Amino acid sequence: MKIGIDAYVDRCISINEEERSYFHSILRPETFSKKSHLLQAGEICDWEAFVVNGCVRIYYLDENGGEVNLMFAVEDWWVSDLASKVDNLPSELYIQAMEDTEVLIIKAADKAALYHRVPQFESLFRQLLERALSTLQHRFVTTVAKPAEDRYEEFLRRYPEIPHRVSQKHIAAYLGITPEFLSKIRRRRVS
Amino acid sequence: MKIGIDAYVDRCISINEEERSYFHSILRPETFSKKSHLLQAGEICDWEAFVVNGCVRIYYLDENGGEVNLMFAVEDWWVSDLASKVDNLPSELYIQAMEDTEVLIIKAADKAALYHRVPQFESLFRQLLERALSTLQHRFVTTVAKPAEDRYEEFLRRYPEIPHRVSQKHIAAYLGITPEFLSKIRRRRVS
DNA sequence: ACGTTTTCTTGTCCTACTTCAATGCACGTG
DNA sequence: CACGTGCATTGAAGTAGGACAAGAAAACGT
Repeated sequence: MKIGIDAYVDRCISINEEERSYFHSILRPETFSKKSHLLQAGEICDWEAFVVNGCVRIYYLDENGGEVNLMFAVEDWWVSDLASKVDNLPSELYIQAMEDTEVLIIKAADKAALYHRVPQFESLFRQLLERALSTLQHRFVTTVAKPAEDRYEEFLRRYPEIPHRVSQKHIAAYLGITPEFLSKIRRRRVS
Repeated sequence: MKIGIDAYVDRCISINEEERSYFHSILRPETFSKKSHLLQAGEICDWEAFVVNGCVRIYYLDENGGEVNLMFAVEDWWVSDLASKVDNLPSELYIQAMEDTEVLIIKAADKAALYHRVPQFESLFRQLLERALSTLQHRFVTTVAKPAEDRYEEFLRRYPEIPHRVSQKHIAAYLGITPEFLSKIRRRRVS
């Protein structure tokens, strides 16, 4: 069941079979049932996970206890709480499976060893981070500058599969608006 | 004039003198006078710059031509347009000096060579990116979920020096509000 | 197949923020 | 020194989006 992640790796770097099998040896397959949490606020996140199949979301609670979705991750995406992982601090985020989900977990300690033994992975994760940062930058820019309706349009364009898999309530929490208002936007769109 | 960047490097990785002097050899010092641009939308960004002294901002224009400030960078910060650099696409961003500013530029091609010759730098930039991503994630979270007044408070707490160096108009454009509304927030705060 | 719970929709009212003036203020440049 | 030009402040009126409430429609467990 490692086809997805191998293709992912090969897209970024080239490694030989021994390096690949070492890489496989540190991956820990785990499954999470729908609604269970990979991470809860307060825990320290010492891993990253690659989604093999299923769908998860990263969210946090605002001061009124409302959930705000930072991102969804489906097949071939990585999830983690970097803020917690980088500084070894208790997380403020929750990571939750929205469907029954299989992931491959890499523990921070194993990853350090991986960097040492197969330095190309340092490059892979640097590339990954560059992309993630530029994506988030773009999202930030549009979120600050554009109205909710435009953000919804862009979300549909960029992630056309997601709306089939997650409820509107969660999409609203991703766009930073209320479910009610999303409903009103949707009505305007069709008419 | 490389004290700042050397201290920065030593905080993240350890290199010998030969490696350091190779690193120095690819740094290109440049100065930009106030209001001049390091990058304009439409250009492809093939570099990263380390601010030695001065202050720059990264901004872009929204659909109405209004400027939105993505970030300010003062001494010891890096600036670039990753979205353009990673994918070799024309930039949508502007990078402008807000004071007379000295920077050290690393060209993408030189950086690739640097990664090859001194692999520790791959680690340095990975760490840099992890921090940048977790900072932006936090900023995103607060921007979406919190009202402008809270964001202004947090901005003051996090970057107490910046308000002395940039105008309120630019801080408003950073917070994603109009200068008028920032002025009203400030009035409320003192009273 | 049932009631229970969650999700979606709709309407009304309310707040945060904008837009568009008008004004006073601090400049830098002739 | 005077004069423009950009910046901060204030106010009045407008808009995007929120909070609350209530009903309809799905989804879900048993």
